[in-house]
Amino acid sequence: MAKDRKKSAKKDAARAKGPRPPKGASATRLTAGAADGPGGFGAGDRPSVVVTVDVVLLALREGALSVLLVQRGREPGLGSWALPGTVVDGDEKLARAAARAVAARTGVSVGRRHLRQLAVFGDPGRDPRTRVLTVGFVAVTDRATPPAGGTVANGRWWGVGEVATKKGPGLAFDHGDILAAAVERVRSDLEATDLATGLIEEPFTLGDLRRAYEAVWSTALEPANFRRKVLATPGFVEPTGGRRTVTTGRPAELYVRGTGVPLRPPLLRPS
Amino acid sequence: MAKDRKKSAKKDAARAKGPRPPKGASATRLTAGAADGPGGFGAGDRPSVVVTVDVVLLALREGALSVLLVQRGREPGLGSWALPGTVVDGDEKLARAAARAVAARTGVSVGRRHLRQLAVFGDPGRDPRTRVLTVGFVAVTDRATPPAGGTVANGRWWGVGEVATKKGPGLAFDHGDILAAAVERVRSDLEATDLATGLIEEPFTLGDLRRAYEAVWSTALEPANFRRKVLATPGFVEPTGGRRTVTTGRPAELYVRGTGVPLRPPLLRPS
DNA sequence: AAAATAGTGTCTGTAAGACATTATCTA
DNA sequence: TAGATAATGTCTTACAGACACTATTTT
Repeated sequence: MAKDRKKSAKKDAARAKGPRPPKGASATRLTAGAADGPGGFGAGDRPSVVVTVDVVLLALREGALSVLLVQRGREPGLGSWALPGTVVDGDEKLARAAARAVAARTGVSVGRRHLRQLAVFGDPGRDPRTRVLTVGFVAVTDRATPPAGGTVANGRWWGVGEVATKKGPGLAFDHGDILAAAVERVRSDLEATDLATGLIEEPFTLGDLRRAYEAVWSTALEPANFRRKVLATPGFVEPTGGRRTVTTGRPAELYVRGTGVPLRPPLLRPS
Repeated sequence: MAKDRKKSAKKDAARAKGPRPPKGASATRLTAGAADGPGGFGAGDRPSVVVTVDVVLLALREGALSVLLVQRGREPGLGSWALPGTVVDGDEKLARAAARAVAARTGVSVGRRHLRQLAVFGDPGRDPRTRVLTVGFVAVTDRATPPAGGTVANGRWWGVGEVATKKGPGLAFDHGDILAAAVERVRSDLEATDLATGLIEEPFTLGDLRRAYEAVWSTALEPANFRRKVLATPGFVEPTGGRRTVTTGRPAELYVRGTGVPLRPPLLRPS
């Protein structure tokens, strides 16, 4: 009987997408009855907030987990580095704004597949006139374009490990918090999802996939056990039949991404 | 050699907390240089957004996972039900607004311990003048006040399974989405954290704790194996030495919440 | 005593850690 | 050939599922 609950809840969730009254009205009403202060917000008197998105775009560059940062072109803080972001248009979905912010910097279209909302950042009181909230997103790509270590528009890739060092960029605002949250989220998602396949180009070898895990988790994994686990999970990767020789050694079998599955049981990082 | 990588990455993520310039300036600058449309937002011309919080407060009522809803007192939608929520004050932290919204309805102060940010909900285009975004929170409490099935101010508890049925309330706006996300989040958190202890009153028996898991997951668990797992996780629960007899049967040992730990390895729900 | 609930012990299966062995390439 | 990397096999350990059995209460 408890089983039924889920379904009905789901159904309900699926619902309520159609035409519905403006959201503002909801908030108004909910607020109105209680000790929340003056109820509702009229056309002139409502608290106004600016919403931005900031994207942590992660990729592997020469085996190191790296993040795309853009350099600021104006005062204050000219020359310091920040996450690519943008103000959300009034009629724009958050995820679309995030994709737009990345595309403007990289030309890379970050598919829906690996663009995930992280959290809202930004407590109040910075700007006296207007509050600014940022919705953090995290995305992974298999292409750190341009490949080398180069520049994209006014952006470039930084090793996640470099960012905090003295020679590193020194992030603006609370972007260090957002980056830290993104890295932890990706570390965690690698345990339970096939997210790692989004970090490497197809076709890939199991060694490539293992090195992606090792780069994100900063741990060495046992190749034999890793292989066993990956191949025992249907839908994780699919063999192409091809092989690849890099420099020396036995040629490795090639794989492409599978249909995408939760890893059950999860592939836990070593303790 | 993969070992070496880890150290630098770890160090990095922890940093970047120091004093920082206002957030608003960040968004301005990031937008300015790129093809994001008109750069920056001036005092008069910025896109204005209203931000609300909506809280999914969950508790166990007679063994069933339940959610606190409030009835709307005004048109449009008078008489329909919604999550408790409020407009975020201009100088207020999001979590504080969430706690305030709950307190206004229940008198219960939801501690920081189990109040978690879920996600941002609300795509654009409802209100032609102003966009409204809602930050969803989820919280658990060990007290479904008032206990019976009763009313709190203009709110009451509903079984999560009731909400979607014909006899249920029919949720306003996209609150069904938020509720579904909250339930899934709690289900998942039960696997990896001690969140379930927040759903039951202290002191509790291992049977109480197990029934909390069973209610949230809608599954029966093997009492013996559950006990073994819980007691094998240091910091999950602490014995009081006391015992409790309910009706019949051997008196059960009593426990209180431990110091709070991640469950490693996780306590996975049955497949 | 019977019924009910709590707690213990133990067998089994699954899967991960460790590591030896074999396979196949380049220099 | 040596050296390097990939792939396979196997032993062991950790832990969860299943379930029998014991313990302690109320009726």
